[in-house]
Amino acid sequence: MRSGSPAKAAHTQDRIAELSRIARERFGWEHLAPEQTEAMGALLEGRDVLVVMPTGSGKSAIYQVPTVLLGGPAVVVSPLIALQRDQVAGLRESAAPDAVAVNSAQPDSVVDRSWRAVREGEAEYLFLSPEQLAKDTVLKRLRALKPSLFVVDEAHCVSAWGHDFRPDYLNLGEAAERLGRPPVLALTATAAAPVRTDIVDHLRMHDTQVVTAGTDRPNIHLAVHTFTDDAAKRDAVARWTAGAGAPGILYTATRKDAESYAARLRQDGVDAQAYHAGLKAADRRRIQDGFMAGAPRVVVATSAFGMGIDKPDVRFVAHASVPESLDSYYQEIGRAGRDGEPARAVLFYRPEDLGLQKFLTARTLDGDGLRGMMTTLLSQDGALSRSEVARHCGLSRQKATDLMNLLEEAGAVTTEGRRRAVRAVPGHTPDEAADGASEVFERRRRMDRSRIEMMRGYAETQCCRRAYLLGYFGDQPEEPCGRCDGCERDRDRRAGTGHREAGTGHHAPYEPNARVRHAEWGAGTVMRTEDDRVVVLFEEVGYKTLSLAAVRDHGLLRSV
DNA sequence: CGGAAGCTTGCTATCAAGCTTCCGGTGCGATAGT
Repeated sequence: MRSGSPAKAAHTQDRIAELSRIARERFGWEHLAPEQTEAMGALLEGRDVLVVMPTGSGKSAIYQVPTVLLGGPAVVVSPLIALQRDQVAGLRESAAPDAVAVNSAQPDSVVDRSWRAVREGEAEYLFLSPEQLAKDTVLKRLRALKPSLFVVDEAHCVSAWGHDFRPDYLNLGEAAERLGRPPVLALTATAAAPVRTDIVDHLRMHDTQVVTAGTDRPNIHLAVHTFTDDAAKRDAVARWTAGAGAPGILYTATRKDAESYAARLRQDGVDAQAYHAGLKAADRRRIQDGFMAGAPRVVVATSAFGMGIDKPDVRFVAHASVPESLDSYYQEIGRAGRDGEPARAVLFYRPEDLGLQKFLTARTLDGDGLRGMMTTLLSQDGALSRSEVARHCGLSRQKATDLMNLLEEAGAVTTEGRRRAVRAVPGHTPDEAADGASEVFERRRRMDRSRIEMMRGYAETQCCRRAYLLGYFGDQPEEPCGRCDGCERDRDRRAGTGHREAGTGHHAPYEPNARVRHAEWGAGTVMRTEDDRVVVLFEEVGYKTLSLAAVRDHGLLRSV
């Protein structure tokens, strides 16, 4: 906690005591963890807070309790309507203040009632999607409510989805400013360094207090099974899953694979169901609820499955194919073993499978669209709202938002100023603006590519997998974990030869977090070192793995 | 990027090899049609 005057410290102590009382009386929580009170205290002081804590460790409490003290509703951005529904239901069951959600799945009458409930103080939590916060009418109504907190739940979505799939995620910072700029709280279970930077930048957070609890989930055993032949891998996946202790989740890269594995498992007598975004909403709901209740025992799913799943006794999370990043991988395996009992995370790896992820993350850039939008903006006297820009350019709102975000990041358009409307920054021609935006785009693409390479690195490392994973998220364990196939292999090897230490990745001369500079790739931060290589996160080109011999022989890295 | 499906070619009787084409993930909200 930030140091302050003695009077202020005493005041803060009083408020924390009050928070504990509210947590107990209104929510039924006997104890608050130090991380929770630290984050709550910072919010009460009016600071912005980024919380990175595992699911199930009480992240929601961090906004729910202070809201009672602050005397204004909390605006909570939540990515899925289904999740909003669960969150609202959870609060309604408790003695805590009520919650409502505003989204397109509800009839107008229900939406009207929700707004009224918040206005009249009957509800203190208002759940919304980022798309709702892109609407002028919604922002005006929110501003009138004088919200006391702006909360972004599952904040890694800003980084994971904002850059293409759901571009409104990148404009939440602007939205917070337009509704009066209360303290901003970002919550997520996992966020590597570039993801944290993305969150802080795009939510326009200032002087941010970062609160983290340990990233490690020590009860999850980590292993990778490597294959060269696709048929052999499929066979192994099916047999392993059938033999693993359910309940569990098997992740696949495609809908078709989800269906075919589920069919095969059922044939083998496993109570398995496929889950992906191609199913009807009612079926998805039924399978998810069923899994929570105990049947099906195994869900075979694409990445569509899992957000908001807080089932304590998931015994395994297997991946039939690599996901596109360790960020996704850790998010997904984090659904195992929430009860603290032993659980397993197994990746069935075939290098060729990385190709699909390269395709899925490879987006294309619409240069003509960028130039056209810039031309339109330059021809305007005043500023336009985002929806006006879309209309003037004849583009869908999503497409227009995507292009605007690129131009904004390139510095060619701005939404600063009192009205926070979109205007071109003088001195940029359409061609220059498009070039700048495509540079932003290329940097993004390099980062995505390098993330896939880190996924490869995890799958192919000979060292402690947990050390690799935690290093990626900025934690530096001192010892090999002893609960992964890397450590087990190492133990066997030592038993055989009587020597050789397992590497956690601590070797001079490059310590984790050291700042370095590369002649071509620019400034970066050392993420980890192995026996013969070093992984550096470069600001411009993303993650790179360098051979220590080459670094030494050619002086590739300069310490800064 | 890589796999599957579907086509053509080549050579000559039943199909193998080679080529082209297509496909692949995540959700919101607004809209059109029963």
